[in-house]
Amino acid sequence: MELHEPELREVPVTAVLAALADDVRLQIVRALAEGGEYACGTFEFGVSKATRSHHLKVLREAGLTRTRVAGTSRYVRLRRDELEHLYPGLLDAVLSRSTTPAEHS
Amino acid sequence: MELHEPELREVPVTAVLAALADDVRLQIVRALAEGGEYACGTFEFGVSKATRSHHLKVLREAGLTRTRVAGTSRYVRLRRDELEHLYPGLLDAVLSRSTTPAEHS
DNA sequence: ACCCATGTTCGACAATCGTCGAACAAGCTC
DNA sequence: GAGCTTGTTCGACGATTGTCGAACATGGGT
Repeated sequence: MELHEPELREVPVTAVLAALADDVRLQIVRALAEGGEYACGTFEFGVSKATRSHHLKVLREAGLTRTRVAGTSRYVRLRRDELEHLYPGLLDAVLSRSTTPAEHS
Repeated sequence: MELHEPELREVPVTAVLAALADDVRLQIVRALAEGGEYACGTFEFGVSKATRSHHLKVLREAGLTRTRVAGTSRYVRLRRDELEHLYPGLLDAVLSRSTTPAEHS
């Protein structure tokens, strides 16, 4: 199985931003940001597994996640260091605010 | 003329990111980041004025820009302070890298 | 008043996107 | 091997998006 995982630096800025500009994917990133690896099935955010698979693909191909294959499972983790190196502050800035708006400050 | 300019804090994160996830709009933001006001017509990035108007509307409704009407012209500026306050580091992170990828580091 | 300049709005169009169910692939367990 | 689990891929669909030309609105300038 070919896992397409480009270097983050080779991904256009707009593709990185587009990958983050989706509620489901942001929830995934938010979960991944806790650290560690998660099996794909971990992410139950009210979408079918086809859709989940699609979103994980988008994140992976945007250079945001790394995927390790183990048996029938795949373990996903955030490429935090590279992200922080190329886009310092971006992840924190994005995750600092809740997905739904309208709270104080 | 009603100018719809929401508070940045009331705009969903995904809408802010989506607004930035476009080449033309990123070029506009990049230009605006130099500081000061620019008439809409300033932004000649190979699109028609209808398209330009559309992009400026997206940026404005994402809470990223402020528009001042003066005669037949409109002057646009970046809401840098609010952006920095709510998403510290985001603008710099996004603008630090060129729109097209693939340069060293 | 007429024209010109600056922008917006209105369809229309092709392309992309998010979503799903169904089918498929691959590995584990009994 | 049969069956289950995990996850991907394949159409298909409706919705959204970026783009344009054309029409419109508005405010100068002469």
